[in-house]
Amino acid sequence: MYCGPMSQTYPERGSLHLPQIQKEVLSYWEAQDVFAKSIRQDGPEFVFYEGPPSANGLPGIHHVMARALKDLFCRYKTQQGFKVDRRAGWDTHGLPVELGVEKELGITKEDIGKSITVEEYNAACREAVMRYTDIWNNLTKQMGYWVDMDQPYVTYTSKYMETVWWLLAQIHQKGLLYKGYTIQPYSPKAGTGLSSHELNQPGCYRDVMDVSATALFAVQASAQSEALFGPAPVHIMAWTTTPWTLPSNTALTVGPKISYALVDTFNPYTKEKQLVILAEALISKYFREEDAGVDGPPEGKVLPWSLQKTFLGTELVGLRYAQLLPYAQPFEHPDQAFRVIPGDFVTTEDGTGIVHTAPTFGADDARVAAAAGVPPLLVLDEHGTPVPLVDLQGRFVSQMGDLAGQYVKIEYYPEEERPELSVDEQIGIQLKQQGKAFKVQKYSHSYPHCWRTDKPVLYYPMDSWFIRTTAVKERLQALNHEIQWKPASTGTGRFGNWLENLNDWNLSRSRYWGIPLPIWRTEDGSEEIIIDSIETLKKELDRSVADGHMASNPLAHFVPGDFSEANYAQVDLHRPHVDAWVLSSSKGVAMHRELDLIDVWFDSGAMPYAQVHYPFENKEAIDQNKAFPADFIAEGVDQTRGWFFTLHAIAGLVFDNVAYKAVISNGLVLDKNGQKMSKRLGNAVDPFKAMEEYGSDALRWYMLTNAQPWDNLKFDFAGVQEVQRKFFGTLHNTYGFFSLYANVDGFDAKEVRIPLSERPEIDRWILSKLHSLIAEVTTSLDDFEPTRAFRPISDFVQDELSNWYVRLCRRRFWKGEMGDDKLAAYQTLHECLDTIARLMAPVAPFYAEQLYRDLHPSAFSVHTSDFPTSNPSAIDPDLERRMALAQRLSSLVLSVRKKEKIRVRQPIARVLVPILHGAQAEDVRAIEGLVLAEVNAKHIELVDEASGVFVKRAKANFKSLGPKAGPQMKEVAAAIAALQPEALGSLESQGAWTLSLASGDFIITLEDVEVQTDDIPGMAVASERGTTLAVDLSLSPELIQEGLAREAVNRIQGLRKESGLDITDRIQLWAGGSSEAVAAIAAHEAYVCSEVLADTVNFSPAPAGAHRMESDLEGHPVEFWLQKT
RNA sequence: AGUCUCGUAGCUCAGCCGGUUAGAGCGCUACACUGAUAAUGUAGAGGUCGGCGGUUCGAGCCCGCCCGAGACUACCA
Repeated sequence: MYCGPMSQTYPERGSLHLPQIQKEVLSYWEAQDVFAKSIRQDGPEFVFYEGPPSANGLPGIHHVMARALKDLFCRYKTQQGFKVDRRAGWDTHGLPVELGVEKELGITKEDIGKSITVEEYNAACREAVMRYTDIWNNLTKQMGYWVDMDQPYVTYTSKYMETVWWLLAQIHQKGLLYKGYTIQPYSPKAGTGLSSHELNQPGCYRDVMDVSATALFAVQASAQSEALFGPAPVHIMAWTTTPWTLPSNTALTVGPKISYALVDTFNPYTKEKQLVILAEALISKYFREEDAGVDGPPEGKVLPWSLQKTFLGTELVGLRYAQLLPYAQPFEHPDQAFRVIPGDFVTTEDGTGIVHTAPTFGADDARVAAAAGVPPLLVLDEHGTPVPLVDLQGRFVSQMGDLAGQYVKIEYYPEEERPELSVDEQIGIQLKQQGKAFKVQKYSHSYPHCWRTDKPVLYYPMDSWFIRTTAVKERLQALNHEIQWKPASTGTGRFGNWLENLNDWNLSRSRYWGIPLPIWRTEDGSEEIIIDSIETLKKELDRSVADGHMASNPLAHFVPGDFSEANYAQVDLHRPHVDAWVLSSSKGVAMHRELDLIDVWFDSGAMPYAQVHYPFENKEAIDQNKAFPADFIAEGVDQTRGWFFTLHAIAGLVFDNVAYKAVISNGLVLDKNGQKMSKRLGNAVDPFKAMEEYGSDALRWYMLTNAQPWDNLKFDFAGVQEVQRKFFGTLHNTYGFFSLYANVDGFDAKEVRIPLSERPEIDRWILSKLHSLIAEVTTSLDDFEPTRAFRPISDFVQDELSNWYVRLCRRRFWKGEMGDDKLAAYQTLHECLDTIARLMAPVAPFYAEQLYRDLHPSAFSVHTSDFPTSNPSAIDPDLERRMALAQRLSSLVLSVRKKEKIRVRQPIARVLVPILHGAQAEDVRAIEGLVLAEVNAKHIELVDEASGVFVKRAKANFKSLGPKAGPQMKEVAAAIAALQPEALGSLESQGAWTLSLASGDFIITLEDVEVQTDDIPGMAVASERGTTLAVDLSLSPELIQEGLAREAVNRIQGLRKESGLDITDRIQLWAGGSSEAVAAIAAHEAYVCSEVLADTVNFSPAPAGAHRMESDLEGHPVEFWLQKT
């Protein structure tokens, strides 16, 4: 090669290989510790939280996308001068970890405490959970995600857990922590609750035949009932597929917007006259059309009925009714029971549109009843503890009279003990006999079964600890309005609705591997204590030892106030240790820990505080808002009710603040066909292979620019390839072009800059575009719109910089000696490339690094450089408009050439451009030179209307006319299109014109029309969007000769290249051949010589050994020889 | 079932506050260019903007219903 590395100020890189660049940059970063040095220690804080992934699963391609998104904003803010600390974290607790361990060890939950101790089990979990950390760390590194992996927060550490306890204690102090019950799927035979995960296993839902009953609830007379129905007794119809829950009924739920009917009919069993209420839409399910209005008593199948009146659900709310099966009364607020209440879940799909509500055995029931203040049917057992009417074995309790002791589901009996009638059937009979049933029949429906016992599941109230989030619902909603959501719809929609329908947060999990609830209670529940720190726990244990409940203090060695890792490492707050620690009440009574664990979502929501061990350490980080709230977070949209919520809830509950000011919820990564990726389908993309093959830069760029991050991404390697080839390839070529000539000319980027005003139009144009681009990128990023920010960069590089600026300026770089024009070209191109490197660095950190350091041989890193700022004075909209015109005109001329088959090397005499107004003439004049060079023409001729070569035509401007014309629009548009030249001229000179329309006169102004030209007769014409031009096709002999000379240059350049000459080598040149060819070359000898770096053209025999080429110029044979001088 | 997102050319996506004839890239076809060259240019084919209805002088965009894909939540008398 012509240049040794010594003379390469700007390294020449050859062909693009992104994975290789990645490797080199990674080792540079590592050697120079670039990440650590990139943190702007003195800058203002930009707070970012890393959502903790669970390290017991393998990373997928979607993690690359999510992390690229997070990395982008962290790097962007860093370049803008902010101090962006980002700390990795690991979510280490939870069911997936437990299930993984159980699968591995081949055990089930039942084995815990039997074949394996809790201690061994938890030890296995602790080990399993960090298994893949190396792979995760590797992914993080390879993809260029900058996050501190050396000091990650880990949720199972004692410090982390201590903060979680502290937070919970704060919530307790505010009176927002309570023990209650929740309705959960429960298997009486297995004696355990079932998670929704277990219930969703295949085969759990089965079609079964059950007794269904439509019961009649007698409305109690009141002012409301009299006003609605009059004095006669009325019954409300409600349907159930679980009659055994009817004794536990405490409410009837109606849909507020549903229309209900009062129907006059008879009881089908007792044949007595009866007024009943049910949803109007469901009348046909109970009554036949032909029976409507029939007189007299029911006979056979005929059940006479008539619709009396209809009501909205809301009108019925508040009605009271007599308890249907009065075995027992709620022990609490019985006066509030047996009312009609509203519920959003009520439908008219089946039943009666009125839902029998038993809060002890239905989740919806419990929710609406609690909201309406209706008590559940709980009775006190012999210990005075409130219990439902069914015990944990699935049997009715003693208060249930004739039904006491019976299993509520016949399946729970051993085969041989099965009674003749199920409880459901007995209740059905009883209702019929007492006239309290309208219909009792078998009904087939889908019902969940326990996967272990095969028996039906009961929905049963289970003890749980709750956070009373409903108490702060309004505040959480108000705080939510302060958060910038991307997309906004997730904040108002999914998240907003979630807050709107907020339930209390059920914290309890009956598991082993997690943070234990720090709640100790006396057996009777009369006293309880929440532990808020290890120090407190140690003190309480001391008291307990003193009171004789503990032999010794297990935390004896713990030193309060010593925050060393060693001190904390000796403490394990997990089960089973804490379970064995007994505390002492104020009266000296033993207190045991509540056995449940804390929902792991609380762990992750506690992360802002727990990662800094607040408030025990780093108190100022939170209190002085240095590390709280976050300026920005981002995770998958599936975290809306997960991490996004728990962060929000804890921040709201404990700190009355938002946890994050802006949040992006990104969508899923699907395969190229839009299918979810899964190992089973084999369509999952291996992120490591993808990075190795295409490079992380291309991958990241593709994933963030192909679709908005909150839309699902259909991942296709073809797209990654395209990004690599089109964007990175073009950019790389552009740099390659720059470095090639900059090295030849010894361009020094540090030379005094040529003032913008002294640079040629095209330089000012590309810089104007560049600064417009910076403004656009910055605005979009500040609005958390990454796709809008980065697509324009790619467009700029490909369309403006490479395909227009460099193409038109090529000659400036390789022609002649260094002078102001050449220097201006280098400075302009250098500024563009440098700016692009810094703009793209957040998304493509590797390539940007190489490009930046290639452009600035002594620079440390693009990631310690400043993000470009737009200089408004460099932006010239007029110039941009003019250049757009130049591009359009060039494209039109090329299109004519194409159509007329005139090659570009053949010069043409003139191009005619119609001018419609003065400003247009100036525009064309300003860009004339560029267009002429680009399309190889001699003159641009501006022609106006007076020349008579074209005719103006007007077209309606709908946008300005629409509001004025309204219904007349069509008529006005037609009239404008029909305007004669004189009328148009008058409009242009006077600024207004009156149209005489059938519907009356209508005055239009200049801005109401767009003026265009019709085709120009007798010329080769092209037009695009209002711009029209004509090309003079006549070719003079001179032009033809010049065309041949250009062909000759082309051939000689080819011969130079073929002969292996360097672009700067000067040559001796010989030519011969047909007379036409020789004449053309001779006529343009100076031109030819300057183009091919020769001194003269010799039309004599060439010496032996010269490089030779035989060719033809437009059919004229020709021969060339050349030799390096 | 509810909530949210998405549906525009064969594929991936733009499309502003509603404004005339809906755009780009990829792919395909043809031609050109050839000292940025595994690039580039020009042209062509390719669209009932998921469907139906409505509002409007005018709807890809606004409203209603429906269909399809996906996510989350809930599991229901």
